[in-house]
This record gives sequence, structure tokens and C-alpha cells, in this order.
Amino acid sequence: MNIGEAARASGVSAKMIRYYEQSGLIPKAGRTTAGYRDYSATDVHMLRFVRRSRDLGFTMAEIEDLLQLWRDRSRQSADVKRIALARIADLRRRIQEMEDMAATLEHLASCCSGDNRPDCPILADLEQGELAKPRRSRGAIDRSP
Amino acid sequence: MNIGEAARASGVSAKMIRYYEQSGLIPKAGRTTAGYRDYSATDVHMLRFVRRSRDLGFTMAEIEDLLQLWRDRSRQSADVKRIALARIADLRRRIQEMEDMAATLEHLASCCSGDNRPDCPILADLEQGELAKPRRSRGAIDRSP
DNA sequence: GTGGGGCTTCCAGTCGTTGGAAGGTCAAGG
DNA sequence: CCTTGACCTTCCAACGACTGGAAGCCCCAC
Repeated sequence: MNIGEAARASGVSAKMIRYYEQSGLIPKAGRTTAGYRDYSATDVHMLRFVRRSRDLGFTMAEIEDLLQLWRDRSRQSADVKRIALARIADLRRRIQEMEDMAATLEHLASCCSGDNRPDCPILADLEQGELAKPRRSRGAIDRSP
Repeated sequence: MNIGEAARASGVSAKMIRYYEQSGLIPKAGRTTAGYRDYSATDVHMLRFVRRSRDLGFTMAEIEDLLQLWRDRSRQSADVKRIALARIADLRRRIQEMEDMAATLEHLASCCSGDNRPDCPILADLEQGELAKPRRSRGAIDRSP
């Protein structure tokens, strides 16, 4: 099975498969005599594992750990659960930050007449609103299309 | 006022001020004879505007629009409100995606005994769980420290 | 044997920031 | 006056997780 077929079967693009291989997340695939990468059903299974993990928001580093645990028959479910709980806590924190932003914006928008006059409480807030203090994580957002 | 003072007064780092200037978000600052950037109180005001906007999750492109509206005395508040509402909708969408991830993970974690046995429903799901279909935005997350 | 699609590698760009190196400037103290 | 140290300047690179493209080889159907 070449990389294109593996990509279609796993839902991971060929580009990403090569990238994951190059960055060491997944082992190097075998090659045909022509130099094409060759994938087995097990490899596709692993790729689907990676894909699903990304869909659930795990980082590359976390997926690396999860893959090791997946392959390790003597693993402890506590190890996996720990990673999942950390991910949940992170999600909850980010959700809260975004909720705070949304609430502030909704309040401002509800105070804005939204007509053809220039007076705007949104701009007034941006002009003078208090700044978030700690600034360790600004709650910056993935703005991919 | 040099860039360091402007940074402290606005809450935007000197690095970011230079970056914003270079990328055209803010106008080029005047220079002293020695070549140092020179900032007025108005400039600091503008930098605080940018900082606050970033804190509220606006994109650079949106901030550019907001800055123009801020400077435009004949603006219409509807224009500002439109940008804010778009931002809110985007936030709500992202929050929902992350809520879905968190709910799935919480369900999986609650089914996981988390002990020293290898049986783990989290790994079982990653192995076989259904993939998110549309995949236009994967809900990838900013994982800045 | 030829066309078109798939495969290979490598390089660059995305976004918002942060870090560092190399060198010029300023103000205070000796 | 000279040194020290804090500040400024520019430029270059990296982060994460991809995505796109160019140049060139390979495979299969016609």
C-alpha cells in the first residue's frame, strides 16, 4: 500500500504522514524497490490512532506518549488517564479564557447601538479598558481557516 | 519617550512594538537624532488599544480595521459592532469544538479505571474511535506556555 | 512509447511571538 | 575623560503543526 492509499485509508494526508515520520512521531516506513513508502494495515491503524488523537486535541508530545503506551502491552491505564486528564484541564482552562472574552465582547456589543453614529462603547473600551494582568497565556487562538 | 518606556506604559513588549510597526499594523514611529524610536502619549494610547484588542482575541487584521475606525471620526458604530459580533461568533464556535473534545475525553476518562492494569477505554477509543468528518477546522489549539 | 498521475526530496511560508547576537547610545559614577 | 551598564538598533532563527510548491523519478493504461 503506497502513501496515497494509506492517507485515504487513515484520514491523514500524505504530507502529514511524511512529516510525522520525519519528526519521529511514527517509525520510518519500509520502501519498495522503487523507493516508494510501503504501508501495512497495522501502519494504517496507527495512523488512524494518531489522527483521532489530534482530533481530540492532544499535542504531538502527548501523542508520542500515547503511541508508546498503545504499543506497550504491560502499560498501566493510569498513565493514559493522567495524560487525558491533563488534556481536559488544559481544555477547560482555555475554554474559560475564551468564555471570558466572549462575555466581555457580548456585553460591549449589547451596549453598542450599531447604527450610523460614531459613538461606540466597544471602541471606548478598547481605548481605556483594563489590561489582563498576568499575561502568561494570552488565550491566543488558533485562527486557521 | 523611548520604546522601553512606551512598552512599560502600554503593556506591549518592545519586541512586539517593533513587530507591529514592521508589519504595518501601527505607523512608523518618529526617531531621535540617535535613531531611537520616539513615542508620544497618543502613541502609547494606541498601543494600549492594540494590547486590549489582542487580549479580547481579535486578529491582527481585525485590529487593523478597528484602529482605522478608532481614528475615523466619521465612523459608524455599526462597522465596529459587526467586527465584534464576528469575533463573538468565532469564539463561540471554537468554544463549542473544545467543549466537544472535553466532553469526549471526560467520558473516556470516567470509563477508565486508572489503575495498574493495561485495559484502557481511552486507548481503545483512539484505536477505533470515529474520526471527525468535515475537518475544515480541526479545533487545533494554541499551546503556548 | 507516451501521457498523466503519483511518488520522491527539499525549501518556504503561515501566525504571533520570543530569543539571541552584534553593535551603537546614553547617563551616572570614578 | 573614561568606564560601566542599561538601553537602543537591526537582523536572523525558532516555536507547532501544517500547507504549498518546484523539480524530478516511477508506474500503469492506452
